[in-house]
Amino acid sequence: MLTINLIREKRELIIERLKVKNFDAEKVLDKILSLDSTRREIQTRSDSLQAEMNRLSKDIGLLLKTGRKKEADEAKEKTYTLKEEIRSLSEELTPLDIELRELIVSLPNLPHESVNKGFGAEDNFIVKEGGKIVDIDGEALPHWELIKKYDIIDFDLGIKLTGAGFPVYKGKGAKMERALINFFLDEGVKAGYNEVIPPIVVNEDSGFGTGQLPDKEGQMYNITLDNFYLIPTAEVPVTNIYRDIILNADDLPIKNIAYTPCFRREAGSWGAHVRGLNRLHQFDKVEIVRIAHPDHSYESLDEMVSHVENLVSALDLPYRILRLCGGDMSFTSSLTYDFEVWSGAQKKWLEVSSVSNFESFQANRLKCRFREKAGKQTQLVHTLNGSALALPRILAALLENNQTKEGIKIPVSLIPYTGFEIID
RNA sequence: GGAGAGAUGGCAGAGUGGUCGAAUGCGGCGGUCUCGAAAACCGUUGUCCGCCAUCCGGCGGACCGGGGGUUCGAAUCCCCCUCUCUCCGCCA
Repeated sequence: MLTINLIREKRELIIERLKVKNFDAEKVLDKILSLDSTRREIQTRSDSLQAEMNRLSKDIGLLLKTGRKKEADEAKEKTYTLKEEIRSLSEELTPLDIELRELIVSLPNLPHESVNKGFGAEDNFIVKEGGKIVDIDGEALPHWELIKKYDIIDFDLGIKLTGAGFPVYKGKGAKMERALINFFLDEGVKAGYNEVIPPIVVNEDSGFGTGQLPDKEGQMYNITLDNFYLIPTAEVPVTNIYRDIILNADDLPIKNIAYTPCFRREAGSWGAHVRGLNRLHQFDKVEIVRIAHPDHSYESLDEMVSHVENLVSALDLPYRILRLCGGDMSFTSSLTYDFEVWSGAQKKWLEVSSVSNFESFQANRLKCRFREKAGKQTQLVHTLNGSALALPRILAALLENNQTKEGIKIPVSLIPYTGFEIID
């Protein structure tokens, strides 16, 4: 959510910036500005009437105390009309506030100045490529064949238990999953992140705080009986830890890491191109979340990107880093880097991480502020997060890239975690 | 799930209709003292919104879990919701 101050002061800049996200903000902004000015006008009137009311009430109290009942009754008469006026002003104000808020909430975050305009994946900028793509011979199997061959992940069993997209990991598959989780967590802790285990079910306020609600309602599983949501990412609970909080400048940056399962309905995005582990309803992910000082949030972002880069390198996966174009970026993000790894048998790039700076967009929804010095004004923090990493596609790439006649070789860095060197 | 008690500022904890945005203690910040620190003492210390001011700031409004109501006036009375605690039940 953009701040009303920014909207008041930087109308032109917002219009310009949102064009990069292919969002035409002009009409909405003008509507907001006009509602805002009526709102303030009404509030000013209402506040001064309320002040008058408070004065009268105080007087009545004093008059009654000193036994001047008649004068008190006269004063009471005056309050009746005042009260009526105040009520009618507040009746004007309420729907206005609601409309204003809805409009402000509908504006996407401003993209960072380094973000280029574009419409989709084809317009993303390749920042860097790393690792070596090794050509596997013609008999290379895609991971959905490999998992059957070695009996490590069972989709049919998941269908029986729940439905499509809820796989069952078995034997070395399960061990591999757990190894990756532990590896990612340990690397994060080594890099100074504080490990947390949050709830994987959240309330509506949390969903709103990080921007999943109201616009992505249909993407989350909703527990209607209690009005809870299954988290689509640990970003939601871990960032919401800081909802309604005022931090001190020296608390920053806050660096948290969490492993959670993630749940996504993925409504309307099912099909042949998302076979196997490429897209699931439930998957495991280790997420890094940062709360940063506005002056240093881009340094934080860079650190997060290199942390993720170290992870994919350590797994010997060929990767590339993309800076997303305006059209491919999320509603809430200012700048996003995506990590993709090469999947040797499918012969395509798979997205395994998305690292973003949301600047103050989430912080404004969360009401997460900090104070530079005691007594000084509060200001909004910057929030950031990134996958470090999402597991299924990493697993898919590892299985495909490392397949040999003897079996699937485990990357060296992971062997201490798996306890075996090969899946056969 | 049943019965009862409760929710007040960073924390603890008073306050049951009228100068209460809220006593007091702790904590935090500033100062005095000190070579420095501790102790002691003095002062200060919430958030949001609006109006005015170039800055320091000034004035007004709202906020005592959330929402509604009664009243000239609500932290205080009434209703609904949420949460916490105690006991019972159930249970990893």
